Amino acid sequence: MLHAIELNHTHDHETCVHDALQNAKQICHEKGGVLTDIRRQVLELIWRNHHPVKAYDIIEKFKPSERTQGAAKPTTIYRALEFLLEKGLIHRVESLNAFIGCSNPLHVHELVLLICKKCENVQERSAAGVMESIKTELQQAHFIAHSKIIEIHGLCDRCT
Amino acid sequence: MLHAIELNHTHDHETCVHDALQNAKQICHEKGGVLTDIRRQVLELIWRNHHPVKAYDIIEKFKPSERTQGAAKPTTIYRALEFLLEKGLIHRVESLNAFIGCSNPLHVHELVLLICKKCENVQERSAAGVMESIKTELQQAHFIAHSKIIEIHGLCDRCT
DNA sequence: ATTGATATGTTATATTGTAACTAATTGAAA
DNA sequence: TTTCAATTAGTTACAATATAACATATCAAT
Repeated sequence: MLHAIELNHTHDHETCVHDALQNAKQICHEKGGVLTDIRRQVLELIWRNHHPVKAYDIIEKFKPSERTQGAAKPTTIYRALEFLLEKGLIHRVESLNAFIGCSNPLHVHELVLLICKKCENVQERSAAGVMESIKTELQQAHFIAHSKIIEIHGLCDRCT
Repeated sequence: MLHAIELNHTHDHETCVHDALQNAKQICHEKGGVLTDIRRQVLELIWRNHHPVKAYDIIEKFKPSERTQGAAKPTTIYRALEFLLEKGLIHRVESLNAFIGCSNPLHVHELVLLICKKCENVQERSAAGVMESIKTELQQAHFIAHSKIIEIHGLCDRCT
């Protein structure tokens, strides 16, 4: 199984994918969107592993329907990505121009991304303590935050 | 004075620019680089204000020498940016694909960027408390950090 | 003068992302 | 059940960001 090799057998990734799809369905039901074939396929491609996935990688791997000739167009994929971002089903990794699946989309949360340079896995952490100290810092600066981007590059547990 | 208008008269920006150039000279002297005309001009363009500056804005505004015909090429500017980044004279704003001058290049430091959506000014903060809590979080995760990206988007003191 | 290191020039292209307009689909109101 | 409005998707074109590869120049130390 390719995904298991890529992930170094750290977990049962089928469960991740399954949960991601279940969560997607539930969220679309709750929030009123439609998980179309395109959107589902993009989500599945992102969830192949825990690596950041680039938009143009998705475009290449995307399997067009009978109707659609040839490869997917950028617009198609970016629109699906926009939808998934809005619903909180994926995150954008700003420092890599890439995307990862959200591990806990049912719970709105701020997060810290731990990005391993070696195995490329990205781990999502809530990091309440970090968020609390940022809150304090922002109060000192009299700054009203709308969004927080926290991305740490380095070596993960297994790769050190 | 255009820069004063842009900055809403919050400070004497001439001092910022002057200090930036002085720091650049000192750092090049200490670390062994050369602050060439190109590099100095790119640094000055970035220091026109406290807004993030995009590479292609620099390319457009760059004033070529007599030898060089027409506008600067991307390669020229990206190479200068790379140099300035290496020397710690500028920072890259990952979430904007842009660059800002470093306020304190003489002192190696991790930083939080506060990016105002309204006035576009970017404020750099050392945020020792934040860094400390991130350290704790990373220890818990057994993650070895090589670099930290912390970018907060919102409204600054003056714009709230 | 020659060499080696650094910096720049030049051309071409790769990568990432949007705009603008058209067509299809679908689900609910008339 | 038609038709209307909203949403989704298709299509074309292009804008914006970034790098590769190779040639040339500059300059200080030998």
